[in-house]
Amino acid sequence: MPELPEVETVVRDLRPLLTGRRLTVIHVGKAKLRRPWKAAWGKKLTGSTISSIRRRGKWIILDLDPAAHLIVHLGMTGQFTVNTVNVPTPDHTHLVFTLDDGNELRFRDVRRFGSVEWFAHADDVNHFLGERLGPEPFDMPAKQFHESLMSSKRTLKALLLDQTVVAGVGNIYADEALFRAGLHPECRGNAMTAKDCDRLRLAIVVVLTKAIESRGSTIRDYIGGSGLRGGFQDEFTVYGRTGEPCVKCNTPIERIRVAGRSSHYCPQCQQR
DNA sequence: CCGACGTCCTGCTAGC
DNA sequence: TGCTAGCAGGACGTCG
Repeated sequence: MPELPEVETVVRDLRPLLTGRRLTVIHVGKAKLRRPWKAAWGKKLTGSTISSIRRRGKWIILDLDPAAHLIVHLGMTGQFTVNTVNVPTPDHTHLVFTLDDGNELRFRDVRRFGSVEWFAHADDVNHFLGERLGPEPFDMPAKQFHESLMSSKRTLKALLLDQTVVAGVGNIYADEALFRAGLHPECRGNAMTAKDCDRLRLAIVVVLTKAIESRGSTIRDYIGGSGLRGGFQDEFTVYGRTGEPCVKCNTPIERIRVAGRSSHYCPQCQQR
């Protein structure tokens, strides 16, 4: 589900609700997450204060005091929200923390592709994220992106979904950025010119920025940190618009399978 | 080494 | 109305 704009929205929503709050784990579900929560972690963080909350790629990082860190990934259907206790806890809620203002921080994930992990040291967090993630799209050097694409025979779609190439892009925003740049998802990285690469890099930045301004996209499960839905789904140009007219040329949008994922594009505006 | 593909999980829906 | 195959915003292990 959540890509960079959705995760950024969750972090912005949660920041005022979590910063400075003391937390304690009060419920651990029995279902196993992709990266299992270890029972010992609950005791370690009991009574800790959340000093900051931030995002890196699609990961959420809670910095704790005394020094420790919680790393959260929402997978496809994850929700990370603060609720008042009178709101009933829905099914598939795997972790609940109480906050010292009486509210609850809840991690819910129907498909359980998400995870919450505890780390003792900042170095371990940096190592963990560093080996999985490339640059943030907003400060990615043009040269580095160019180099990543040019040196690969893979399709543009596969490259954009690879978190080590650029962090935070997923299936929706890959399709939207490729449309904006006028590039076909099956183009090969090594067929790109420097100009193509930079057009694509800028398209990613613009699409993600607009999506954040709309609080992300809600197709089905996604909600922000305070339970609000996103609004960018109303501005999709290609994603989920199979058969509908292209916003630029009216040609019907097509859907094909690329890199194992459905890809939406305009056959007129995006040629190989 | 690189790239393509299957797998993890539940729930919804399009199509019969 | 009822059933089922197929698909879903992600990441990672395995295979050729």
